[in-house]
Amino acid sequence: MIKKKISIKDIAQLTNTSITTVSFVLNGKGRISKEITKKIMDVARENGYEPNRMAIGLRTGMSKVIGLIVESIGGPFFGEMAKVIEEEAEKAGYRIIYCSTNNNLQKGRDVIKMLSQQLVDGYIITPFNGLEKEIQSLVDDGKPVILIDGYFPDLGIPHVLVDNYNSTFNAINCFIQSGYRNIGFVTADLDLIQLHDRMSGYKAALKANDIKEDKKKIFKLPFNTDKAEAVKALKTFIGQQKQMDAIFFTTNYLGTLGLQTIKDMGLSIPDDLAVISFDDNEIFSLYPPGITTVQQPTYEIAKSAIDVLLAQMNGQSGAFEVKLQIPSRLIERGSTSPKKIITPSFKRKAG
Amino acid sequence: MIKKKISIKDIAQLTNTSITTVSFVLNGKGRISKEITKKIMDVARENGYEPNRMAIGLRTGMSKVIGLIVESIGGPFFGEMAKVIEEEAEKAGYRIIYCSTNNNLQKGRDVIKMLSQQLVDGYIITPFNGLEKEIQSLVDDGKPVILIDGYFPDLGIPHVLVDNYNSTFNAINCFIQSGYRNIGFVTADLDLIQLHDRMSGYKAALKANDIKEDKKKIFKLPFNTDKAEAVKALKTFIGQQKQMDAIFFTTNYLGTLGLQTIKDMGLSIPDDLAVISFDDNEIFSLYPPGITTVQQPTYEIAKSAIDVLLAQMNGQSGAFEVKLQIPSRLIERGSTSPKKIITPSFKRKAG
DNA sequence: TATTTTTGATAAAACGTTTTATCAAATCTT
DNA sequence: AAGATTTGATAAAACGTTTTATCAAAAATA
Repeated sequence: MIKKKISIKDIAQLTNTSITTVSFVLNGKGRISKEITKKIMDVARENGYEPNRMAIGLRTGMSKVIGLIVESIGGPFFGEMAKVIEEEAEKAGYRIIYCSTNNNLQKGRDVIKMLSQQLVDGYIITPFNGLEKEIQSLVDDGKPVILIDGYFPDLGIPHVLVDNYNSTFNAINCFIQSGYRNIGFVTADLDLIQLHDRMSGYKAALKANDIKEDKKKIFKLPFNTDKAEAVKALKTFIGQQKQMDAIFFTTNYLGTLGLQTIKDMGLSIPDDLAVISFDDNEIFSLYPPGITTVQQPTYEIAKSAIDVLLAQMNGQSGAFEVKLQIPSRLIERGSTSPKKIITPSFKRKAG
Repeated sequence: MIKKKISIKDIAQLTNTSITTVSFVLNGKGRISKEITKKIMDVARENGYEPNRMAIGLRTGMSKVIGLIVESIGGPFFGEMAKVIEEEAEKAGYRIIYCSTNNNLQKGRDVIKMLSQQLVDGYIITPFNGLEKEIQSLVDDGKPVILIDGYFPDLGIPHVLVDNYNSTFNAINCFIQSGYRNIGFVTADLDLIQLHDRMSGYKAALKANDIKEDKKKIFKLPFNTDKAEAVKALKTFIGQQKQMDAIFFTTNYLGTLGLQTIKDMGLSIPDDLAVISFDDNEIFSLYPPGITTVQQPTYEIAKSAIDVLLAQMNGQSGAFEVKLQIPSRLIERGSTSPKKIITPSFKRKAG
């Protein structure tokens, strides 16, 4: 039952021609007569010839495969990106091989090493601290590389990501313009440049509005905290900051944890606490009263990333210098509607 | 700057040995003396030798890559699956190459064809009608194949998925036990066996409880309807069925559309309409009052799938016969709390 | 000591391509 | 018609491995 694959050698035999001739015909190279071309094409089609990618890869040194290294393909952000990247890559005849790192250093190194075993022609990587050496060495080897979602400030490695600083700056400004000035900041205790940039944006926005920064209003959720524990920790944090009237969550995941917590505590959004989260998500549009979010330009990031990578693979030198920070869009929903003024005479829900 | 990769030939030269010897040492085969083994190992390590996967692939006919063909990697269901599959595959020395079909026939065929160019050693596929021939021919060629999320009832191709029939049967029973007997059914107008099985479960549950099936209470959302249109269509459907007191949504996506619709219509869950959705999702646990859902055993499905596939690749003949339907778990939340009885004297919210 | 067995190492073929160099025949120049 | 050029086709090398068959030397057996 198992059909043996047919090779160009077989085709050569069937058509009384040489391997070279068949190869030329199949690749549209060389100069081969009309008749022979037709004969070879016909035989190839009839026998369902399919080239052996391994042999081609060995001979040409190209695999026509792109390596996509992300933290985890699970989330909506990367899922959406993967889709766009795959589509565009396919148009250029490339396939995607996918690996996740879970932001684990050893895993990241292993994965890069595996892929570099002549398995892929280019890399799309979500980087994190510790991976500098490995990634730089890919670049030094002349391999096409583009970083997404993060970057190394000190290295000139091409990257494309959302403008984390200004996105957060604008989000915090939105709070302030709606009358909230006692703004908390919940982030993850991870040494990721994205998160640092968001923090800087937060602090800058406070400063620009003459609000004093208060360390007590910044909460870093330890890495690997499980869900129940995380909610508990958030409850404590929110409970301690009585005067806090708004919270910014730096990630999608933290945002949903926050909603859970706020719901559990019986607080109302935005009357007790206004909310903005980074990363839009179906839940934020649906959850009453609608959560204001920083919507990442997922499509643009993915599209730019794959475009730049393909350009690098085509040897366009400019593509090795690309450093892009794309603006985001702030989707304003009910969670940041203007603050209601509470005067002494109307303690609850005045206005 | 571009270092040339070192090959076993180079190592042979550096150590005054032969290619064969180096290959034997590196693979722990043959009989080579301690000293030579050490020398070769040292030289290989010092020069950062990494085998060329293409050459190995060409020679051995194995790529050590598994093809994962899914509808779209975007959703939480497949994202989670991809993660588990990748982890397990890696333990066995395999990598994952990922392709999406968007349930598009031509795309599905193309993708299978590409991967079959000796690019992958095995396939994990979410199948749909029209792909029978291509997939059967993989099986006939002796290629390891496992279907997930769907199957072909008439073909003996190994598969693992949730038990759609009984899951839905149980969910509908849950409605009935909580006092809801006027149950609507919202599904997608796609010819997918999963959806058919869910529909059968729904009808069987009605029958088992002596409830007459009513075609008017079944709504099929046309494929490719955009979000706004879909909500509009759902509004019409719900608006027309005044006596309907519960709705079952056959997918995650439909469930969230349903929530949106119900919210827009100003109806209350579960007083006006009880709700169950297939596929759990963060939003369903958070959205007040909590939406009862059929939670797919994502982990088990993924784990079984990759295990079976690896077993097939190891030639375990039993693995070519696996047909698994895994039970689901019904997560009961507020959207199915017992129906409040409305007597003539208490028209609204009695109880 | 003469034979057999074991040990340690290797040459060479094969996997399926691409590509360079070569060559004979046909066609074009004068 | 002799030389130059173009056309159409091919042989052979190379890519980096794995693996089979082989072989000399050393060790074991008789």
